[in-house]
Amino acid sequence: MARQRADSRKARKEVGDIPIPQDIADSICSCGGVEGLIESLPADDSIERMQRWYQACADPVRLKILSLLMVRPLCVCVIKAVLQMADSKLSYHLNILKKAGMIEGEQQGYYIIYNLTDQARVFLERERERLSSL
Amino acid sequence: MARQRADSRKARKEVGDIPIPQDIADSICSCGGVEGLIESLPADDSIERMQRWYQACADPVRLKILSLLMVRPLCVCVIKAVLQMADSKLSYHLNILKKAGMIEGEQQGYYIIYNLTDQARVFLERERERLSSL
DNA sequence: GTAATATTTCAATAATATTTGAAATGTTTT
DNA sequence: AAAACATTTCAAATATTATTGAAATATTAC
Repeated sequence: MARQRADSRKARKEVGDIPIPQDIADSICSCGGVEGLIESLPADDSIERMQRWYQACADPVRLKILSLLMVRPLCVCVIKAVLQMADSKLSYHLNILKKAGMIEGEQQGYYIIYNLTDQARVFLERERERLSSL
Repeated sequence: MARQRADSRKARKEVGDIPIPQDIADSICSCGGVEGLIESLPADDSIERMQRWYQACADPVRLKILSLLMVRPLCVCVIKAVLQMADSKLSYHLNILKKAGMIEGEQQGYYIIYNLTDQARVFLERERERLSSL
């Protein structure tokens, strides 16, 4: 059986190469075929950053923290009083949001006041808008 | 030591109630205090939907699938050829995106052609715009 | 109907993420 | 410097999610 995809542009190793039917190959011709699609993928570091960002949003506790910080900057003790959870648990989630670049904490006397980063605020405002228009 | 938060508005059970310092209580007075913040939280079902949505985005394989479908609708076999992975793995991830409401599949002859939902397309276009302006 | 193709489902395993409670850190007050 | 308070870190236990390969389903071609 003949290979279905054109090998014209550059040599690729055949091992692990997954063949696709001719009619399907034709249909994706205008976007550069499989090769073109591969090239259109975001770079790995970009994918990683997106993954960390969305992962940070993918938890009820963290969504609630973000929602609270949309109202105003808050110290850990208030977030804890609102969400009613153990210190260490809250701290764990704050740290994930911090690592994702969504929040920053500033020590003020006894307390650490957390606030959204500019990036996160933009994102959350856009999302609020988008979700309200569904 | 006296309780720090006003109990004026409604009776709440004291058990599990986390006290906050007076100065902090004062500082969040303008947003309704702890009670006000609790009321400002999104409803549970809303939180759940958001969680499922962002969770769907929080994986490299799925981000790549979404990126590919931004180019054009594609059948499973092309996605497989681009991402070079086992059928069952790909199917697993497609299913998660489908459950989150981000993609839909339509059987066409042999193939199932997957496409982004309108919601997902709006989201991804906005995100692309936002991320490019960083 | 049988064979061929495309995709999904299933069950077991592996990998990650979350929760928990105790101990540690860092700040302020005395 | 000791006590009090706010928050974080750590290690163990639990829960969730992802991967794998085999078997099942569904569609089309013969």
